[in-house]
Amino acid sequence: MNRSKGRVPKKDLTPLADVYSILRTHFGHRDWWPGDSPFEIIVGAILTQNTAWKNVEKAIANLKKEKKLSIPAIRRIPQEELAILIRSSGYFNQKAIKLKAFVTFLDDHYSGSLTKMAKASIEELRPKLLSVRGIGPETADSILLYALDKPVFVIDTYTKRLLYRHYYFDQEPTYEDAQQLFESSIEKDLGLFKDFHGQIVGVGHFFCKPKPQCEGCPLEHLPHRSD
DNA sequence: GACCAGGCACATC
DNA sequence: GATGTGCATGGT
Repeated sequence: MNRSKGRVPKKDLTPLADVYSILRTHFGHRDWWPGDSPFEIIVGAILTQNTAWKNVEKAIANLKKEKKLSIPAIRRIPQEELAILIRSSGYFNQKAIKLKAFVTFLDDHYSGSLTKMAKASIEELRPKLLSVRGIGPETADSILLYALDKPVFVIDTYTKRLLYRHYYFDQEPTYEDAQQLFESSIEKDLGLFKDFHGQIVGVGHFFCKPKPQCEGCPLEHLPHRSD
């Protein structure tokens, strides 16, 4: 039984694996989310929430400069002081709370060790992450995939727009419906999951608001809506 | 000056 | 379960 709403049962849609091939051929492998450490990736995942990556880079550079980009440093630093350092990433008071909440979670469940955390299964980790203040589905899955090397497909705004614009759904899908579609239709492979999401975000500006800019998009020749 | 960017929590109906 | 609102900087 297909419970997902808005799923278009068309047979002539380009398989998602082929969409990946088109992007991969056009752009080559994208070194997506190349943080210097798993913790840096986690910090980035939280700071980039509804925020342009450019602003996040400045915040991360700030943290590095002040030697605060580590688990012990975030554990120790007062929230107010942390907020000032990450100011450029927007929502800085909220995000300071979130960063400290993650470290508290790590301390409580995995003795403050990402290595220990990484040994746990997706089934254990995902619900736990979702219970942490400030970690929703996209942030949780970004942490699982890019920081902990767990094969879950990350969905973001651009991914939902792509699925809608190219008729995989007749309205923008929910997170779960979009994830379900990807995970059931492409090979479950860590490298593929990482690069495919990177490719999608890489062409995200073609799906930008208020209306899509299709000129030059490698997916231009696929059937697509114009709204 | 308005609008948007690699979301999420919380309130309300 | 769907919809609305606050959170906030920086680029176009």
